[in-house]
Amino acid sequence: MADYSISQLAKEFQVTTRTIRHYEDLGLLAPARRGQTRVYSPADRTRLRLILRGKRLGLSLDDSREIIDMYEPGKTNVDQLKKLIDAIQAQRIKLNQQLDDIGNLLKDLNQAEAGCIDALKSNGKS
Amino acid sequence: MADYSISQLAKEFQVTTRTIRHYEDLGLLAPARRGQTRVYSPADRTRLRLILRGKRLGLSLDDSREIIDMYEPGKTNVDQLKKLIDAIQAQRIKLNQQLDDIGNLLKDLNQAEAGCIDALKSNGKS
DNA sequence: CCTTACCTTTACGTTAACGTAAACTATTGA
DNA sequence: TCAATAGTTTACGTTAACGTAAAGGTAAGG
Repeated sequence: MADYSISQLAKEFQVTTRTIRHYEDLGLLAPARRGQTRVYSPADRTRLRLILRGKRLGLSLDDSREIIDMYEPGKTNVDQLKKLIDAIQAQRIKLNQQLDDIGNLLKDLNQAEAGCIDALKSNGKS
Repeated sequence: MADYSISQLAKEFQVTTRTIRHYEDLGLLAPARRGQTRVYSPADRTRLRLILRGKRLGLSLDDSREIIDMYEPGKTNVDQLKKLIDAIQAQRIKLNQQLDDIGNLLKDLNQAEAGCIDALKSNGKS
C-alpha cells in the first residue's frame, strides 16, 4: 500500500539514489526488499524527510540518527530514557543558539540590502 | 590600540590557531603583520565572529566570505550591487527555511521529551 | 646560556558525505 | 529477441575543513 521505489524517493526529495543507499549503509534507513530490490514504506519516507531536515540544519548524519531514533518506541530502559532527555536538552540549546544566529544574520542582511538599495538610488540620480 | 594575537582570538572563540590560519589561507581574514607575526584588529575579530556564526548555521566558508564581503564598502559597481541584493534574497530564503525546520524540530523534541518523561513516571510507579 | 612559551611555514593525514565507474541482474516494450 | 530502463553490489575518488607533525625563528625569565 503506497510504497516507493528508490528512484521515486530520490526524485521527490531531490537527492541521488546513491545518497539514499548511503543513508542505509550508515543505518539510518532499513527498507524492505522485494527480491533484491528496495521497497520503501511511508515510514521510511518520513525518516528520509527527517534526515534531510537535519541536514539543512547542519546536523551530522549520526546526529540525525540519534534524534530520529528518539521518536521510536523501542526505548524502555530508564537509563536510556534519561540519556535521551539529556540529548534533547543539548539539541535544544544548540537550536536556540541557531535561532539567535539566524535572527542576527537576517538583521545584518536587511542592513546590507538597505545599503545596496540606497547606493543604487544615489547612483541612478547621477 | 586593542589588537589581538592569534592565540588570544583562538582562546576567546574556542578554536585552534590552525583554524584561524586556515581562514586566512582561504582569504577570509587578512591580519596585519608585526614582523612575521600576525596582528588582529578589532575589525578582524569581528570578521572571525561572523565566520563562526556562519559555521554554526551550516554555511560553507566560501558562503561566509560572500556574506561578510557584503558588509564592506568596496562595492560601488551597480551590477555588483544588484547581484548582491539577489544573493541576500537567496540567503534569506534559505534562512527562513531553516527557521521553519528549527521550529518543527523543536516541536518534535518537545514531544519526544514529554514521551520520555511520561515513560519515566510510569516506570517509577511500578 | 638555556629553557619555556609563542610565533612561523610547509606539507601530509583524516573524516564526512557522498560522486563515479565498473560489472552484473531483471523487467519491459518494439 | 533485443535494447532500453531501473535495479543491485563493490570499490576507488573527491571536497571541505581542518588535524597533526616537522622544522625552525624570537623574546623573556632564571
